[in-house]
Amino acid sequence: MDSPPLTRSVEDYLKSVFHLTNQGGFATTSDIAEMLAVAPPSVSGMMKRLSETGLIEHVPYRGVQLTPQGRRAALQMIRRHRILESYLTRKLGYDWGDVHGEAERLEHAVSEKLIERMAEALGEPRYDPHGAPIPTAGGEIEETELVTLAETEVGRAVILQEVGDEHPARLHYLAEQGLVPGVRLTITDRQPFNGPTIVRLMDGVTRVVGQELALLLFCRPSDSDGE
Amino acid sequence: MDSPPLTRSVEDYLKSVFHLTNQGGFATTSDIAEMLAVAPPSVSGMMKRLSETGLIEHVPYRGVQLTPQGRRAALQMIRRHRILESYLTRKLGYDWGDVHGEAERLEHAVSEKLIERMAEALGEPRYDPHGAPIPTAGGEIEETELVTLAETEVGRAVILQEVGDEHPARLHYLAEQGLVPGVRLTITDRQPFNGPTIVRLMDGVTRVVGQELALLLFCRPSDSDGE
DNA sequence: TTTGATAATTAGGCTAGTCTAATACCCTGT
DNA sequence: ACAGGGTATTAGACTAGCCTAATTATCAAA
Repeated sequence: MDSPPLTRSVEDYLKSVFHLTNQGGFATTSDIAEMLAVAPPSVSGMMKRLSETGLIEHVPYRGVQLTPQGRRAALQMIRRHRILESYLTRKLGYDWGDVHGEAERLEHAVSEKLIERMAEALGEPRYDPHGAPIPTAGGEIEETELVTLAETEVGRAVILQEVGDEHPARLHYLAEQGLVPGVRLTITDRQPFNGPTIVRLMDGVTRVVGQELALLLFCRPSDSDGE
Repeated sequence: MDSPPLTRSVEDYLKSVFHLTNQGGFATTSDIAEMLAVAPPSVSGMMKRLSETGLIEHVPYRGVQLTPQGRRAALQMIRRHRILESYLTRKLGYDWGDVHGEAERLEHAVSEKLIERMAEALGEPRYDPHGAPIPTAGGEIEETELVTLAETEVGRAVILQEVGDEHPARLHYLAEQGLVPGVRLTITDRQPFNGPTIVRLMDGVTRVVGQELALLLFCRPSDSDGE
């Protein structure tokens, strides 16, 4: 009844499938391959093994989805990752741009116990430093409809909820610009042809955000209700 | 000039060789095999690879020793391990019996940066929770002549410096008995035929310590000079 | 000095995970 | 209805690490 522990690779594959199927649908072989920086045949092989162990559902030539068991394992990994990121930033002085890589390695090595100790030390955080929701120990994750800054119409007021990126340099830049989770913005303008979005922060400062970055800034409407 | 990163296995082998050669001499194949819970041929194979990469010196049918490079790598792992153990006990409420296993997994996943952050948060500790010296970031380790409680002659006063064990149950028991690093003891008696050593703690309490445990308690003389 | 016990090594095989090259499948556009 | 292009899978090979069984080396004792 109790399964063998998952390998690092398997844990990574499950996480990828989770992220790729989060909006519904199937994860394709090539998307997984790209996300894990691995050749497509490696993915085919792994998908075969994972479906044999009941972690994913594989429809050949179509793609894969997580089984409930696979989803549980994936959410556990995501919880680990996000708790680690939170702990590193809040307790060990890490910059939010540097935590991803560290958490990526640690998530495969930490025990459940350690994660829960860290979560407790942080007061059971609900969001990681990038604003992403942290699954509960029981495997529940908050699902919110968010819209990227690039899609938000001019004139709207929004709260920046989550930054969907993990590259140190971009994150560092965004922090310099004050574009961190929790800030309130008003979209004052947008240039045509996929041009930049111009926003005003609460302190009156104006920022020009190019499309590449605007697509990473997930927002929710701020109908003048606080956080 | 810069070598490929070491694998988990390699890191473990190097640590074993370090511990087995610490008192001088060679580490034998079967000792390494036993320490790592692996079959002797696996060790032979690994020793071959490690001597090709210059981490150990292998004298066939004699044993192995670390090269300076191998020693550096081993000490780095030991620093990681002991900083982790210290951090877990002091910052996350771990019992000193439970830290070994956790550190054993984490030491292969942490970055240098994280270790130094933890060390800093702890105030650059010099000893881990079991009293073992922590190598410096530069690769220096304190070497002290210690004597086990089982060898200490009756009548002597000693300070318990280091507990050379990593089994949760034994460590838990020792803590209950007040036999933790730093306590001062007087050896009041010893039963013959490898019998127990009887000690008196500073608070007047008497403890009877069987030989198996007494061999794990490393002491230094306490000639009435405090720590 | 030979022998026999013990320890080390070599031989050969297994799994997980990766790769490249070759093949099979699916779907869209004509 | 089917031909191509693109994606997925299979075939086959490689590495790190591990194993067991067979062989070889060492050393101490007769």
